[in-house]
Amino acid sequence: MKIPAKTVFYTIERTIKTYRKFSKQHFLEVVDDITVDQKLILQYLNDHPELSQNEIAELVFKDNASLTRMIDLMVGKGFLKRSINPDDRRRFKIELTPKGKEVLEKLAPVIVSNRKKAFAGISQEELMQLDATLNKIISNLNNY
Amino acid sequence: MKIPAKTVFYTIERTIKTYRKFSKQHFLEVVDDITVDQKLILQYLNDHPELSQNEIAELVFKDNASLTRMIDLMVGKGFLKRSINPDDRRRFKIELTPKGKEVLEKLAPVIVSNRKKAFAGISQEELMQLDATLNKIISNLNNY
DNA sequence: CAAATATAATTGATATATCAATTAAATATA
DNA sequence: TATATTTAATTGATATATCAATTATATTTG
Repeated sequence: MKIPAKTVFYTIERTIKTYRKFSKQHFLEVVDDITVDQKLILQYLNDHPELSQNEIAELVFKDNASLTRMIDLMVGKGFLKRSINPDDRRRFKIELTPKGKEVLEKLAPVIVSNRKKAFAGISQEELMQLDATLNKIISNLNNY
Repeated sequence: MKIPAKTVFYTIERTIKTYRKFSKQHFLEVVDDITVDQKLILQYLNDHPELSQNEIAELVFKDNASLTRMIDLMVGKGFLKRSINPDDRRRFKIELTPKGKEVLEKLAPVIVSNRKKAFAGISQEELMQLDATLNKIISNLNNY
């Protein structure tokens, strides 16, 4: 069964799926029970502790409802701690637990290695060109 | 909240999400109750009626289990007809209903228009370069 | 041919995606 | 200040994602 792809969107989709699968496999070699998106959420919260759930949702391209449930799970797994923010009682203060920080530490070298492998033999210029073309597409779509 | 993206994978993900959202909106202007993936499945089955569910799953980057359920739904909505294949009773024969074909006909011009808008101002060479770079990444990841 | 193996699809369990409706708190406005 | 509006998060319903186990049929092998 060989059916040619008709559009570059097929390739884009395939790239993301392949990278996610690849990442997940290598994540699981060093940490149990983590997903690519959970790692992303941990990273954002670690770097920017003031982020609200809605803001994180936007950063990881998900719905607020999904974020609520994912963070519930991550609290349940002991990666995060959710507490009331006295400055604005609508939004929570979400912090990494020591276990959450440990996960990030264990994954850090894996991330570096994953990217290195993904971009092997591709020059910085080529990557910038890739990024530029994709941003043109995004911009085109947002202007309608 | 402005947080710089750290990797091109963020941009790739954003491109796909943006295009899917864009497509969905325009699909719904001409057909009720259709998703981007359902459209893809209809198209593949229309062009290659001999495809098995597993083969379609691979083409649309989904799990066999998901395909089973999606096709159930699409049969329920009257887009597809599933019948036993006497040549191999394990796999089904899946055909588009007249309603399914009508959906594709209504969507055809929308697809063309969507792609045209997405790629506005981007040369054929640039798109080929995009495709080539992405394929390098895929190939890198598959060689580990 | 009979038994073992492989293949296609389904099912169950749990997580995530999506949309609409709801709740609670904060902010704006009459 | 009281009311209206906005914002952040949750919940419910349904669809999809993922993995493991299962079922039915085909194919291979002894």
